Amino acid sequence: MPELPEVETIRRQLSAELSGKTIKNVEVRLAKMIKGQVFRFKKKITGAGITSVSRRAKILIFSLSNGYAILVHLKMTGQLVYTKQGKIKTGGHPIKDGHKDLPNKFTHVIFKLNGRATLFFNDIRQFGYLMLVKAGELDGHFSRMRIGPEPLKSDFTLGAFTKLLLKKKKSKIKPLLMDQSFIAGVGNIYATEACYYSKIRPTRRVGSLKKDEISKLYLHLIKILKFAIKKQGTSAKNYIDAFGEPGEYAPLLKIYGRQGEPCLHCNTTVKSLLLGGRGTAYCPKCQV
DNA sequence: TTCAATGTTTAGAC
DNA sequence: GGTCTAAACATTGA
Repeated sequence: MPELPEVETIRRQLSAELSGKTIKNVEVRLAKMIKGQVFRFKKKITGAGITSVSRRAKILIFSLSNGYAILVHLKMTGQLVYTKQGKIKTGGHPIKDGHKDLPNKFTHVIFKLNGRATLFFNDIRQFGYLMLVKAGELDGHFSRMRIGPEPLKSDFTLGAFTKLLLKKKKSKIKPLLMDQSFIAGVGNIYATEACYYSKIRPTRRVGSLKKDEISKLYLHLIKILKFAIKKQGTSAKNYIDAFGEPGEYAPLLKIYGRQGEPCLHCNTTVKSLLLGGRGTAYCPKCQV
């Protein structure tokens, strides 16, 4: 479900709660959600402390005190729910009433932590996974996965972006933005939005992009990602005990999911097409 | 009933 | 090797 801004939002919220906690017990209710052997997964993390929560692309990394790390990928419909004596924090796919009566039928893994805290890993479509990796092997793991650069790191400059694009001249720009080996963390929502802001037709070949179009794309992509994090993502935020609010970026989407509605800039009816199997909304007049 | 859904991987075609 | 498409994973909700 979540893209970079949503995963980053979850990371920030969970980091404050999980850092310093000890994993007392792990219950795996659906073995296929664990990549690798379940007994090893349970054995290695039971009793370990969580030292920090970080992120690479759309993957969360729980670093443990014993030299291991747990990778968490929520894919389309994964959800993490943290509870501690009535206090609830959820992050991930919004599931109707999914936070009530936990564990529920979508709860696949349960971490019991000290201080009467619990972390639930829920996933409707069961696409997500948890995986145990040695801390020292994280870099190797990510490079084997061929994950591209982090768009919000300072070394991801316009020059670096341009250089990467030059290697992919024949690709269509929007599917390329979503290609995790090209840039890490950008999914369908923000790739669609970035093309709209940059006035670029999602089907454009990279080789046809002019210099100023590339810099527009670069600037808008980064701006959108940062702003979405500030707004706690499109759906990640969910303090259901307090307010029950969704992510605050959802109402700010300019083009994603608006097919059939008027373009906010020129009133032309927003169209959509299928690119790489994903629905892609665009304005036929604004996006050339 | 049919379709699409915030993700990724794989197989096959050109 | 590059690039594209469809299909697969499983479930919900419009």
